[in-house]
Amino acid sequence: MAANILVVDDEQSIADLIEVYLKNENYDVFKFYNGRDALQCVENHNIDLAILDIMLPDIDGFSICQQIREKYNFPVIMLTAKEEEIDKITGLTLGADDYITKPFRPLELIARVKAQLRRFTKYNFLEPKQDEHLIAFSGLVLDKDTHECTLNEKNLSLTPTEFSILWVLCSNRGRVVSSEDLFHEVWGDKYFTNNNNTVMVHIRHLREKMHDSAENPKYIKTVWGVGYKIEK
Amino acid sequence: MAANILVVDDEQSIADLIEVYLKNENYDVFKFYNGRDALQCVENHNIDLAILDIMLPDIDGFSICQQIREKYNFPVIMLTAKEEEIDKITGLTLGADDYITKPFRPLELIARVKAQLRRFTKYNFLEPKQDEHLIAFSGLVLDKDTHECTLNEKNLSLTPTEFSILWVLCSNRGRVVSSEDLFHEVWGDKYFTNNNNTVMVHIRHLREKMHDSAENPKYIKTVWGVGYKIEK
DNA sequence: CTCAGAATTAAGATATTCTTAAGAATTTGA
DNA sequence: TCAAATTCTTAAGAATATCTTAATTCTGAG
Repeated sequence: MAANILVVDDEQSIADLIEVYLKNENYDVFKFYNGRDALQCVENHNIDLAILDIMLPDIDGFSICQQIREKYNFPVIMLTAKEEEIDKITGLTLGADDYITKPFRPLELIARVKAQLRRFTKYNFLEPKQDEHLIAFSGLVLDKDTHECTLNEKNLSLTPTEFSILWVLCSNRGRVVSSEDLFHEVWGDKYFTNNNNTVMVHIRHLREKMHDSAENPKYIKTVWGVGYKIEK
Repeated sequence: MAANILVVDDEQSIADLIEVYLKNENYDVFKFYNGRDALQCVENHNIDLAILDIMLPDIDGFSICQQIREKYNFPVIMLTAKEEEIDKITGLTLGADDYITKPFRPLELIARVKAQLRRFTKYNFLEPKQDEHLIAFSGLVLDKDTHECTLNEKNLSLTPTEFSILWVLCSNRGRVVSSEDLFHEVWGDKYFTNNNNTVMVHIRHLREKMHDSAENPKYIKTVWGVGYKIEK
């Protein structure tokens, strides 16, 4: 999943650094050292996410953010120096979706970028419907209240993690969910690691309890190179 | 699900910031820069949740929280500066349902607001009908008037706390109640700590008096990683 | 045929719950 | 009011369920 990311920082070394990290993750990077050029770029390219330093020579990141917000709808992450007054940071990040304090850890930057992109794309993720407590289709019933899952009236006695995974898969029925996305949905965005082997093992357990198999799946289907999916 | 949210912070930029985020999620925001106006607002509007800065020019957030608690029953989230000593924070947020340290991440703020609203509406749901004084099913009878509990005509002579716990479990029969929710239902929202060991020990005593066991429960069933439940 | 992605397996690590008991807090009754 | 009885809370270790890791085998796409 490629994405166009705008990076604006007057400190060239930092902008370059960020560019390296992002390109390493196969993102397309549009890098600028001042606000004016950046704003022009936004006009001419389909930007999916912006990372803005607050301190810039011409227009500050705060203003850029506001101008972006007037016309566009992609997530904005602000870069702030750690020394800044807490209250000042809070004020300056007005309108942004997230902020990162310098110095930042590369993995954290990437994680936050991914989290924001995830938020703005795909899936029903952030809770399908507000008060959806029950998912039921073709013999499978998931009940969030009782935390029970039954298949053809038989209780599968899932563990909490298993239940969560199946819930995400079911609430995105017909759609492929990557193991990475599954991981972040179930474990949260706090982890920078992306251990899809863990997900895999849980999928295995799920299939076992559902008397399902990998080679001839009745429920959880493997989509090679993409993720897992439950048919609609 | 719209909700009326009270926001109080003397720093206008921060209050405005919070307002933006909340309105973006379709909440109705009642914003004030001092405590006096805020308290008056509470009198005149059906507030569903309050976000209070601790430092305020006239009345501090801590006091506002206490005054709210005396007459109303909606969740309160406190805003604190990060530098504050942990112990001080714990003290100052006493009586609040949650707290957020500045600077906060927009997603986190929204997540916490949603969590509290969810929790609260769930509680209202948990609380059965106001004039329900008796619960009786399969040999078990709970009488709120006499505070007596009999199992197959035999009085179990429960302590007040034990009775409360069993009452909550019974009035939510078929649903898993987390130990955290149980704690707040029985002990009230005033405690910040959430010692589920206390709940656990009482559950143990309950099971003992009911001649029930953990490994093969007839009444109170443990749902791993989730909570306790009495079958419907 | 080759190889990266996926599945399987089992054991080691972690987390949650249970049990027990002691001491603190509260209530009761003289 | 004070002492005794009851009830509540805390703590620590044991038992058990769950999760993660790692090593190996298997499979499907090109």
